[in-house]
Amino acid sequence: MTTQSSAASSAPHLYADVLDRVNAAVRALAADGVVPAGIDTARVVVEPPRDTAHGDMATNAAMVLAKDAGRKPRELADALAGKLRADPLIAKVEVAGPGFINLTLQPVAWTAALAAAIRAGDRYGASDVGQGETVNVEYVSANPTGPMHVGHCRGAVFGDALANLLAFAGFAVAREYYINDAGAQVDVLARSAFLRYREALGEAITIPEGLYPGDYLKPVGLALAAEHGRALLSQSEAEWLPVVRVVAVTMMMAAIREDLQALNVTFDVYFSERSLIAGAADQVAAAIDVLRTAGHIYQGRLPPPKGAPVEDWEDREQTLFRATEFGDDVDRPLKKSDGTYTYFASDIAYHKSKFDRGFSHMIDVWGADHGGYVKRMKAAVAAISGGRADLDVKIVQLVKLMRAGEPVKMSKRSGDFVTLREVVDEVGRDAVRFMMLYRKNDAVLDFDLARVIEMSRDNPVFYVQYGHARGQSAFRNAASELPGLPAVRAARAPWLLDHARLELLTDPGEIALMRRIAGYPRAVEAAALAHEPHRIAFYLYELASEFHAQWTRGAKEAPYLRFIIQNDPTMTAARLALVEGVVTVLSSGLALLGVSAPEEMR
RNA sequence: GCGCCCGUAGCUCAGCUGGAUAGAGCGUUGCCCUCCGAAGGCAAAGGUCAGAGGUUCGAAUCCUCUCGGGCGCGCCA
Repeated sequence: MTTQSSAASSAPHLYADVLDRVNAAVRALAADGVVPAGIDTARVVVEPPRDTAHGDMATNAAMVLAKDAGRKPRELADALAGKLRADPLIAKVEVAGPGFINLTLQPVAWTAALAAAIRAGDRYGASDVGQGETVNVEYVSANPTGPMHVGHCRGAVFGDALANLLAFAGFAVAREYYINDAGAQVDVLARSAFLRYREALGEAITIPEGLYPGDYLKPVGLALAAEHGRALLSQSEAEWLPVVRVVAVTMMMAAIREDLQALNVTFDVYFSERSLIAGAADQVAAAIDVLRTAGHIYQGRLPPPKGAPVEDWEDREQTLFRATEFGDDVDRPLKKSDGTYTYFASDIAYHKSKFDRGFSHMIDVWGADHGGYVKRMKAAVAAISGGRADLDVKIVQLVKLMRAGEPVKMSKRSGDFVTLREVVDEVGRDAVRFMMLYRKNDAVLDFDLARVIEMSRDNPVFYVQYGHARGQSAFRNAASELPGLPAVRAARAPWLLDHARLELLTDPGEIALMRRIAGYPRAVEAAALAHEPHRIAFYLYELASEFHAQWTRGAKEAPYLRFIIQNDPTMTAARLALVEGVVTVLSSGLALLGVSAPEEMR
């Protein structure tokens, strides 16, 4: 939907704008015959230099184009610099190092970016890079055999934030939960619930090894007793099991949804594995047929696994998917020895369903213990879609729960695991969400219950939220200097745009803040395309840090830098416009992470 | 044995898909409150980016190998 029309001003944000200008300079050189016409500029980037002494932005254009242009990087850089010096937005152009072109922008570039942020409000940073393409994000998908434990919440938060991010970047996102309600483990659940049913009817029970011992099944037993009385007792397992299973799964899913609600995690679709094989159409068989027709299925034998010895290994001919043709290490079985489908087979059907429902991009969020499953699933998606869909699997690593440096024990088997709810109740949703995202997804995460509720700089959750609260406090305190400033936030932004003379913002700290604000849309796009929400968390930390620094500068060493200047409504309005930009971005970024942006800290 | 992930300051981690002199927080040392919130800020010290080759204008980042740690390895999901 992007319009290629009249050059610069249509660019969605400042970095893209400057990139347009650099590319325009390249075309100008092509017109002069200095570089070949139609030279490929795909690798040209504009980015902030690490060292701000090098200017506001730097481009690698001369270096990446040198070979195709048949010129030395420095020589090409000088030629490009000549063109760029004519650009009214660019104040200074320097060629440095191996051929970097360092650009210093006119101050108006930054004030315009700030004004754009204030004008856009909640939509600042939103992008159309997604082009409305459909993305299916599947996450959590915890087995419906009990309440969620703390290990689940990283994937939940990650998937939710990633979906937020993709939607903000212009993708059409569906959030999906896959309910594993068809495997052997839900039969175990049903048997465990049946014991609780007998208990509810007054029997003394002991829970044998292999069944779920947790107390959370007691309400299921009570519900069964209330609904069926003693009727199920006289039935055979084949009769009562489907009945009990439905009730147990339904109640477990209700509990899981409640747990997710506590984290503010929601889904558009809950997709039942059982639905793939229930009813008239067996979608698993259909998926296998599609693969068979395409020549990806054969009957054959597999060598025994090399690693841990398999006790009851039985060499037999089986139905195999040619995963090796799509980059996997071995071909994968689709049927068990009893003739039922493997989990992988129904997963193929499930991903085929995603494709059939119109998703060409799929993202699965899995726990670390599923790492070995990635290749075959990607192979399956490639095969089932004929290469027209792509799957990205994000592995979220383990969370090590700590309290003041000491590990907290958790074990699902024992039945006394640490639940997600306990953690959220103890430290709050915001702390859980932010900390789960303040790390790359593939790095192991230490989560310290004591530390995340500290109110200090050690705690990034607090630090970023405090930045937002501080900004809001400035507005509360500004009323005496700026009687006209609307108290309502929605009215504030237009008022500031009308009254603030942004060109008064010339202090290096102020320029730094405006530069950071101008970088937000770029950070959003990069994080969305890389599927890495943690980048937003780090960006926010840096913005908060620069804001706190500027605040303290005004409070202590340089009173003229305060945001509120006595008897100077003009400067105060300009400064508050900067604060407005800061709080706009902080609240936007926190919203992407699903963390609240408080008006004040308590 | 094979596959995937990880290895960056004493500790916990970033490093913007290959850019310039590798950055934060904690900890250590030394500073800054009659102040829009010190619940904050400034500064110093601290590095063989696990190691060795390779690719190129340029590598923490890409390739190969080695070492070290984690996860996984028909008929569990």
